[in-house]
Amino acid sequence: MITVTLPDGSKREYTTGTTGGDIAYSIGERLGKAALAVKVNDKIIDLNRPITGDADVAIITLKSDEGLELIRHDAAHVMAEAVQELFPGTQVTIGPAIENGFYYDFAREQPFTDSDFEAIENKMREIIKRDEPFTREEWSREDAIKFFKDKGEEFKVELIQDLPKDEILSIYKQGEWTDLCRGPHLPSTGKVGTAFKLMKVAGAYWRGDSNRPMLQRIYGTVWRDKKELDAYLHLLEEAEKRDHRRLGQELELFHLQEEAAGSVFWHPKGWTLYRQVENYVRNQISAAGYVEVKTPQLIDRKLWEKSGHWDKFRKNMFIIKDSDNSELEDHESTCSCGCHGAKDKNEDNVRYLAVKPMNCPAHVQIFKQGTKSYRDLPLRMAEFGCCHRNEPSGALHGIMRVRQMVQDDAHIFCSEDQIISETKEFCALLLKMYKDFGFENVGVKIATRPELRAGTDETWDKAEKGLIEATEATGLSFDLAEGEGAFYGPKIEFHLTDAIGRTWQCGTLQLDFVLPERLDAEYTGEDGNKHRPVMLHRAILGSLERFIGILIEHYAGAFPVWLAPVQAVVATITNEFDDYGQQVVDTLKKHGIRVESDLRSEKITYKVREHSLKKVPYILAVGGKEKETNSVAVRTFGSEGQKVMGLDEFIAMITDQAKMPA
RNA sequence: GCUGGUGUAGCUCAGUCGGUAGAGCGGCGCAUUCGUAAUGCGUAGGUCGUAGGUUCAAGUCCUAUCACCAGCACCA
Repeated sequence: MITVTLPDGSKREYTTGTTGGDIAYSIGERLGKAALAVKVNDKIIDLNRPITGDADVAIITLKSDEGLELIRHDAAHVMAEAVQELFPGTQVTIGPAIENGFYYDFAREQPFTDSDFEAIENKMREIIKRDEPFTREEWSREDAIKFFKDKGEEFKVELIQDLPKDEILSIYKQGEWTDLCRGPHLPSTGKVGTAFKLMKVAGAYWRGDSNRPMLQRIYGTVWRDKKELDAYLHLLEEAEKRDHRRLGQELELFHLQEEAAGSVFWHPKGWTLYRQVENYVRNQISAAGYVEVKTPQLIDRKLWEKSGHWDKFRKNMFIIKDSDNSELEDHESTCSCGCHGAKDKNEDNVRYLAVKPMNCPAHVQIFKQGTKSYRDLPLRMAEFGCCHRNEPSGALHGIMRVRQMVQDDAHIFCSEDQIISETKEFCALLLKMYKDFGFENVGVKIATRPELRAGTDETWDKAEKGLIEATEATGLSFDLAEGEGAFYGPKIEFHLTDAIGRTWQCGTLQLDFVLPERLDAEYTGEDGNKHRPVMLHRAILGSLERFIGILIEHYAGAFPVWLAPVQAVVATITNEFDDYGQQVVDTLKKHGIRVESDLRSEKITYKVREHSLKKVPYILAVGGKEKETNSVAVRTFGSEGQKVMGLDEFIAMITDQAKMPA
């Protein structure tokens, strides 16, 4: 006999080898039917596997997230079977459950297109209707390799070969269809249900490695029932309306165009927003003891070689050959060879300049001017640094991933024993500022040493340890991102989420023992000896472009008054009151309010609709009544109706709301 | 960079079998002067991303290229 402890703490006795399914039915008929799998001592296993000892047992049903994840995983298997039935010769690889659904990666010569989705979905429904039981078998390595080799499943063979020697190979069958899988699985395909939809097909590298073959990944979404599925699809539609690229155009914030791919054309309204954000940051960091600098765009190759960028980052840098243009013109005007190329008289003397991709080496140059003492530390040097990086074409994305960006960058030069206090202060400042922008949920990761890196392992040991300790000291919880650090040091990453749930790294703090060494920065310590400062590279917003992109999606374009490019529009009821309307506009302008007038001979309903669509915080309608009493009829964005208030009263209210957070 | 898709008026999009390029919104003009999410009428906008090719004829078919979209890889 074994003793089973249920989640409510009650204990029951069963014969040894009883299954999760048996337990579910022994508790109740309905639970038995609803059971999908069973959690035994925190490990989820199939319902029909025997339980051989005393254990904590929980029956997994669709009510739990774990149950939902199970049907998503099984939907992937069902899709794989469907695809192989419909498209013989397609090889299967891996297919996990993910947030909102699943994907499965296939190898097939011909591409899948969305027009294949209907057929695949229908076949999936057929398989689900067949309600094939999932059965688990344990095979020997040799048998498994032979089986998949015979089937021509090279990718599966590779997976098996790479599994640890002592790992038990579990094979799952759903009807006739066989797959290598760790499990667990549902009792049968019928449990997957019908609330699923194939979403998109895209390429994905085998094992995430760009040197290996590209597979075809089909994504699907799966929910408990049709209602949940519809709700999710509706959510996606709504999210589309928040897309910063769409709002950027609708609200006349910025545009992008082919001739400057990856660089933003900021329009007056967008630039107003940008400047608000920039000035806010400037105020905040100034209060936090930073000094602001500005450094060159073009810097000689020599400095980048010293810093290590030339070695480790060159593929992302825009590099310019510094030739004498007058010579070039002379050559072009006199020569008939048509070469029109820069022919340098002496190739040995050619200089190369790089447009800066980062500000750090330049900041070290400022640090190195004159001598520094321990009394100067920590020296917090900030710059709204305009950086260019030649990002791969496929990486560009609206204003979130661009080739020209402005970082709210700073480098804190400090001593080793200041790392923890500086990190703590930085994290506090970052969280405060994010909160002012309305972000409460921030994902935190610590990224450790990458393969391509500068500095010794000892240095990295020290840096990683220091950063983790400092972050722990701030009380933030974080995930580790192994191998994702910068080439000069490990980093803390702060991630924000866009409208459709993609996360973007914004803030960062990177601990660097390498650059001060390479660029020979030093200060005189209390002991009178020379010491290396530590550099903390840090950004709060990350890049203004990306952050503003996120900000647009976060507020769906309806900015709080302090950020709104246009804070109020004065709209006259009829042209008879244009004089008064203009007077109101002038008064508001005098009070520093960003206000526009709408004196067109349109109906007030038309004007209200238009400015509402532009998400202007306040629409002030003025007509006869308002003129008589020196008031305005205020319509607040997001609410119906209006409130008549004295102009002074309105000014007091909006001025208060327009204040930048302190 | 890779895989797939898309590119037609300022915007959103239609354009069948290859046969003289269309709608709605917006713009402009005129009328209207109106009290909280679209007033009416009229009118002007296009080298169909770019470059080649096939064809009597190309928005439509083919090739190349650029940009964008989704995902992957890379990254703030």
